[in-house]
Amino acid sequence: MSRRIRLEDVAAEVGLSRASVSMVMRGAPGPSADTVERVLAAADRLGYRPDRAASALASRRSRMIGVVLEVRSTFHAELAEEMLAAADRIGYDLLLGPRTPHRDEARAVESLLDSRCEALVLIGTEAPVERLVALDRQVPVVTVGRRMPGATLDVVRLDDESGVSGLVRHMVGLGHRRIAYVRGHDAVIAADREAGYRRAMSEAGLEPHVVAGGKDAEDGVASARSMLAEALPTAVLLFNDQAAIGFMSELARAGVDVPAQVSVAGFDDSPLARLGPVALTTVHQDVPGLTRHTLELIGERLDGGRSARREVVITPEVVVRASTAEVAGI
Amino acid sequence: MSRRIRLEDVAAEVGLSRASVSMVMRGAPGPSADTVERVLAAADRLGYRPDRAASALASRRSRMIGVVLEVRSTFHAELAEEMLAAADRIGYDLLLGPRTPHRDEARAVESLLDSRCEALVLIGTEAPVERLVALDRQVPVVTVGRRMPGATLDVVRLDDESGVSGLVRHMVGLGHRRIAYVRGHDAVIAADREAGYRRAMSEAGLEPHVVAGGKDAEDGVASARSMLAEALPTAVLLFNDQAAIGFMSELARAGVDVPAQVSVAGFDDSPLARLGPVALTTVHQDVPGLTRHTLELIGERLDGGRSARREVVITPEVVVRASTAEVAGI
DNA sequence: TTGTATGCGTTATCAG
DNA sequence: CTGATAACGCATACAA
Repeated sequence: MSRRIRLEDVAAEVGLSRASVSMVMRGAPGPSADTVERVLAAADRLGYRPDRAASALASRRSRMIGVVLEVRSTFHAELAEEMLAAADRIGYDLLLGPRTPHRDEARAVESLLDSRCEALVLIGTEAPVERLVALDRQVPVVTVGRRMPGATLDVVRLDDESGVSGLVRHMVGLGHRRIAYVRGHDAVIAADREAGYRRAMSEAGLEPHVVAGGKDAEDGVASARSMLAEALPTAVLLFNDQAAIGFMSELARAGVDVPAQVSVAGFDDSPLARLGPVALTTVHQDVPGLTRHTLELIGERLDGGRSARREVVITPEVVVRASTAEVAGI
Repeated sequence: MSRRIRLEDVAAEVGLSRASVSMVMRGAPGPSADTVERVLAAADRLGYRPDRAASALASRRSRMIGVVLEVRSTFHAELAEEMLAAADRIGYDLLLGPRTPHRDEARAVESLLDSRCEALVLIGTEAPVERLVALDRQVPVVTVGRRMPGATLDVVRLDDESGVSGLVRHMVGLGHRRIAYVRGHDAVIAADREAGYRRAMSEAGLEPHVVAGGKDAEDGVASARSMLAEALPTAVLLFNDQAAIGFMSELARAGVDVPAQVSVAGFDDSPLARLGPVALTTVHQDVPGLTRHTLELIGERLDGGRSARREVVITPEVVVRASTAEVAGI
């Protein structure tokens, strides 16, 4: 384990002071073109890489943005990937703060803060709003994917309500009248999506039928079982794609054909939606759009001097695939 | 944005020196029980959190382990989650270094090193062996999931070859004789799995039939298309679950029944395998086992003074599910 | 058991 | 345009 190359080593190599080399390394104005070239060459030759800890300490800036996510979620992962590139473009680095069943959101946030992140992106946060507002006083916070009722926070999200409404209208357009909704348990998102369902059903003059569910494939399986035990509607909307996939697989096992007998739709347009034997009709999450707006908000707060909070709402699109069809026997 | 609480603030609060507070904070022996209590109370009251950058700089230790992974992969994500907990137990923190199509492995490694990671875990690395050996001279490296032919490196992996052999034997036991293998394009893993296939086929006195494929669902779809255009074997093994899922979904679209007409198997036992309408027979990746061994190796290198390199090979188990059945019409 | 002094690798201010 | 030099927040050997 050889010692790390320091600024001083590079300075010695080119016969300059550490200060000059430092300026060159971070592209500060000052050094002559000739100096820049020599320093860069020497740094490259020696394999010098600036020490982030030292740099952060001295500059009081880490140039890092913390992202709290659920690594398990492919949707979160997609967002993180996209944000990685976007952050790079505005000269920041991303620090991932994974949230798991054994490591709650608060812990992830603490860890990110310990690492001196200058701003925080919370994907699909489940923390109470007051806590987030408090956090936002320490460091700029942007929440992604969830409405923040009555809070002054930066938010980037899909219009969940209109997404599900669109799904209902799609079903109605196919002639369905018995359309059920299997809700998630999340406080806000689930409520919004359910509201979209209820609104669209009422607009179509139909009776809503909401049942409890969840966000995982297993939840979808369970929902299917209980629905099979009772009467099956002609169309079922589920909280998200995961649940919808589980739901469909259980129907398949029971010999119920999708979409011939039952039309099914999810939400998220996760990679899973395209994958199965029956491609899922769903609501598209605009990952590049969410990402772009998120990093714009952060850029404005960090480098643009904005202080007022903003909310960006993206109107989502329904993606029609093979899991929905005209209602049978009408 | 209020100023951060420093060690000094806590020291002032309790009327002690920074040194004493520092000892208390990191649980160093020395301070009296009474002092510890007072300091901890004050730190808590003020909301003090040690600054990692400063701490790393001063102690020349970051207590961080870098993990290079593909965030998109649910298997990698599962490993990362598990490692997070395991690292915590031995007093380390994990730093995730995502590898994406726009951010190659070398870049992820550099970033992790810039953050002073003391050891690196490379999940499913695709880097050339020589590069890894060179890297291992800078910092302890453990590669997960891939054999490192002829290299002195710490490796934790499944016995891919025997995994696929087991799958073949399972198929043979079900009466299959025309068993095809759709390989991946990875240099080492794909070769190992293919070797396992060839060995088991030869042991069963069967003629091997290997076709090109890939690791994504789309690759599986493509494989299915080309196989449907030609003659379909009675059993098909695919490089991994993703490919197998894509393969099965394309078969379903073409009206081919799995497992009645064709038996299909994957590799990885990813969450996907259990999900679809037809649960996939596959080879189980022992995530807790891989994790435990990985962190053991790291602990030994970092705190145990081990210098010789070790390889840990886990014998994987075949998980039989619904996608394989006795060969039809025999 | 507690305090003092020094250093960690950078950045940034201010002379030259 | 370049070079000293003082922070940055904390850890640690050593002294008290």
